Amino acid sequence: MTMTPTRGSDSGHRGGRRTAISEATVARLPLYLRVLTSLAESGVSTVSSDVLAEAAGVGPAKLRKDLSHLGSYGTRGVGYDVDFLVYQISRALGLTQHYSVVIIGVGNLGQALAGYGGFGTRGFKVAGLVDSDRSRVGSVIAGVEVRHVDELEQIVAEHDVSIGVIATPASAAQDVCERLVGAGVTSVLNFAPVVLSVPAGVDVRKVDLSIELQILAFHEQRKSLVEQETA
Amino acid sequence: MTMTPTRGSDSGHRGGRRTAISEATVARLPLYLRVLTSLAESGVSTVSSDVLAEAAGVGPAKLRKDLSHLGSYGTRGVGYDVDFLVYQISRALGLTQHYSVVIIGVGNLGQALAGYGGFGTRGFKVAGLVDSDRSRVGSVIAGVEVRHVDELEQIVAEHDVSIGVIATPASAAQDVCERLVGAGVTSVLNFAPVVLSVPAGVDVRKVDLSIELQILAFHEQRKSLVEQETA
DNA sequence: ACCGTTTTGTGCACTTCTTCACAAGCGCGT
DNA sequence: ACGCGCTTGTGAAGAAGTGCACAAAACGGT
Repeated sequence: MTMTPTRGSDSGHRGGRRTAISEATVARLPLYLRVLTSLAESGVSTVSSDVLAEAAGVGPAKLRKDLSHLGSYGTRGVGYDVDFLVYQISRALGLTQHYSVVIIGVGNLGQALAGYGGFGTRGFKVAGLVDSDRSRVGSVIAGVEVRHVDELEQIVAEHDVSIGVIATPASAAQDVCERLVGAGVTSVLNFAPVVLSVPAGVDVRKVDLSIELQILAFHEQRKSLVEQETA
Repeated sequence: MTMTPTRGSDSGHRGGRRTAISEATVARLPLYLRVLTSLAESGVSTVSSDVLAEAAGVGPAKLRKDLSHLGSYGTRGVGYDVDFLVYQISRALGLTQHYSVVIIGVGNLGQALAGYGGFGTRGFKVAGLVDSDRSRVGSVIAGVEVRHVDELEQIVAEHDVSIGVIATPASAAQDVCERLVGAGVTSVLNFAPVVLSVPAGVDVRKVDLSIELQILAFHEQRKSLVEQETA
């Protein structure tokens, strides 16, 4: 991580990114984006950090600092222009370009994902839907035909897929992942409950129901313990 | 957030929790748990922090520190006893007691969740499955009969449900959440793409496909920018 | 009984993230 | 033109999390 911290430097790019955007901030930007689009649809054209923070469920200071990392896009005494901010966040996240996604595994989860509205609206396109079960091949889900997993590499190449979504059983996940990486995919979203190992340079994010439940269980337990001690 | 941080206090409970377990650690414990059970099934009875860390995709120091928060359950020069560690983590997470879960919304996602194996194996029981669509009421999914959402409060009371899983469209999520909270549920896992507002004392965790995709998009963009600059 | 090897548990330094608090900036009313 | 009220942007302090490096402990072989 040899990283020169772009101090000051505003060179050229007026209004461009000022500091490297931190990981924690990146994780929150999509949230702001959603709240903002929702506000825009409600006809709101300007919003203050207090209101936006409240709506996003974060502190106002944090929100302002997050936004400040992408530039000075607010007006003091007024707030932020909603549309403009939507655009800026979209740009920062890379949503102004389009990404093709392939979903592997067309079980309940895969179907839920394919049908999820959030894809189209934000620069993502379901370019492929594959499954290893030939009985499912050929059916059409959310307007996309299911193809056999053997054609995975071909689909990736055809549509220049950059993100693979793994919705297979755990046992198949690592294999599928390797095939994705082999085909040139560098970002993977994994719903299977396994730890994927990937070469450096490939990003993996995992979404795991059982982990989330267990975290909730921990807090539930803590609540009942505290309750007990207080009593 | 007035929270007295249980300083020291090791009183009594030998081998019990030593320090308050940090949030970051709690988030990783389920992961270790999974890797450990998988190892146990493979017949491994002892594991070192290096091996376990590798399998879980974290650094060995971090792993040891995480585990040290729940007590000194390793043997120097040897490693950790897999079964024992499974038990200790389970206990720390509160998985030794059983939690009833109700899933609201039986669309593709709700069905996927209901069918997810991870429930039964880890102290969670799907006590109820509800939907607002009467045409779905009465059908049986994963061995549980779908009931109408009007019966939500009754189901929560009957089965002493402590965790609610929201798998409804975004528009219904806040309403459903309020009803859950009203019925006494204090932990919510939200799959709908909205920010839920809940009273203090209620935990909400959200799982959001579109946010994860956008984070991946950001990194994809960064990769191609770096590539471009390097060239 | 002792020594060498192995691996844990943890103090310490370091990085990252969050929160506070306030100066700088903007617009509006007078 | 000027001051007042509001809101941003940010330095600095604090909190939380991470990684290093090593002493303390356990085992096995001799």
